[in-house]
Amino acid sequence: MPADEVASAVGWLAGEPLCGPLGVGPAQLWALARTPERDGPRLTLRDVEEALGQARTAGRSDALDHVGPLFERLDGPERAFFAGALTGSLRQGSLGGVMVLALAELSQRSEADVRRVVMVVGSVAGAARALLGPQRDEAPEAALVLFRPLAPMLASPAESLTQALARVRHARIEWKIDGVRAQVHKAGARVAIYSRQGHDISAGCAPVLDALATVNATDAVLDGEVVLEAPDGTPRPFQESFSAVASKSVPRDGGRLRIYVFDCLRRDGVDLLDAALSSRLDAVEAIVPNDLRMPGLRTDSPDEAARFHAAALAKGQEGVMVKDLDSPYRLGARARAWQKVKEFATVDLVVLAAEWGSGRRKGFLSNLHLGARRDDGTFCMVGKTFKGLTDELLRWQTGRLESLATERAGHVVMVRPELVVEIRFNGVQRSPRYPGGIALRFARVVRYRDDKAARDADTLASLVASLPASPSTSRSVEKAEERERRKKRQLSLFDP
DNA sequence: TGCGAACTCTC
DNA sequence: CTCGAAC
DNA sequence: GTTCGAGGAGAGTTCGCA
Repeated sequence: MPADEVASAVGWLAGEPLCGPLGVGPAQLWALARTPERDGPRLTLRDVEEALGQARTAGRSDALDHVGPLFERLDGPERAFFAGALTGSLRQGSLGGVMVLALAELSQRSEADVRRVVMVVGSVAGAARALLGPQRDEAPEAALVLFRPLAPMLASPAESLTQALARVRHARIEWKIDGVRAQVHKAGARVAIYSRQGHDISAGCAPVLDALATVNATDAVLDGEVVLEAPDGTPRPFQESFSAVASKSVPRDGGRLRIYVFDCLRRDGVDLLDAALSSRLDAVEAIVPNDLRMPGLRTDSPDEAARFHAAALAKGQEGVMVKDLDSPYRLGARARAWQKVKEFATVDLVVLAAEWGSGRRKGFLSNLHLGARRDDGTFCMVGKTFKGLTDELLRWQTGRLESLATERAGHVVMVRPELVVEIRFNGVQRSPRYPGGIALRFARVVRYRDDKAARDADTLASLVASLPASPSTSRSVEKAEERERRKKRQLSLFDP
């Protein structure tokens, strides 16, 4: 690629196009992909960027006017490629992670250096521009830039607290709150909050912005979690925290939107990305008031950690994080520097239907519709899952479900409700979609229960009972129930 | 004007 | 977000 | 140890259509 098109090319190859989301999604793109091709000069990458740049600024209703003509001039494989990249469904076996390796090779730098550039620039494509573009810098920016969000450090799952502790030398254990990740940038009186994907969510976090005014630093970059709490400090379910942030609404019922800060990436002009967690925590303690800090402790005592864990759960938290006190912020973090320990439960549910898979699961019945038993012997769908299945199990269940098939509608195969499957899940949440009003969160298959019949499956009532006690039903659920009532009234008009 | 589909975002 | 497969 | 691909849940916003 010519140097001035490297960033664009990398964006497309990594499935993160420079234009960002267009407001034109899969439905329209795949429709466009079937329109007749038009003769004419071949499109260059530059033509594509220009058209999509205009689509981006045009707003959602007019975006299609720019994307449509573009697609007319693309041939079949090109259409599939661009539609795939734009919908985030490019399946070519290499995305950002592989691109980092390529950039390291091409720019003759270490992987760690390239990862650092990606992190401070905020995207793989941007890093490609800095490393290989026309104005390439021999010493590309390695320091973070205020009000340009960084890719936040993530955690890997651990099966248990014991396992998590065994994988670090010196541990920091802290609450894992089920809220919205928040990266705070502060310079003087100016404060902004960014989400995990780097979107500015400041507008939805007004009370938090006010609280952050008390952070005692001329400038700072902080990492934390925003959550809606009941007046007594109990965290509200994730749905309500998300709703509060997304709708920019003032919390009702005395609810309080709070931030819990757990890391500091920059303090008073000093970059702390390479510093050990222990000194970053020192920085948090130095500049963040106590009521804005994530509760936690540094300990090498398994007993102390276990007590902290139990207390966190008693407080209604999602679980705990276990972190390596010696680790830097993501850089070279090949080891599991951050681990999450979350609660889960298991139930035995009945397979009501399955969906044909796609991609590497083409030809296999993959996505299971899960039903809980009602007292009257019928089943109520409470979620789907395709997780936890090995290729071998996938083969087995395809054959087994085919033998139970009753009817086929599109890619869904209905089956006689006879097969019982043990499902592990993260929690029960209110659902406006399923008839029972609940849905499982993060469900996955543990194993099939050949020893159980459908009549032995767990009941809807037992799942409903595990919903967190909720004085206030979220607005969306009220709306859904109202919709349901309206539908029933209408049906009764036609079918008295 | 009201509704649902499509899209974007969180976990 | 979660998991298994692949590298 | 890391990345990729398969796909899950809800909620808010925008926009075309009846």
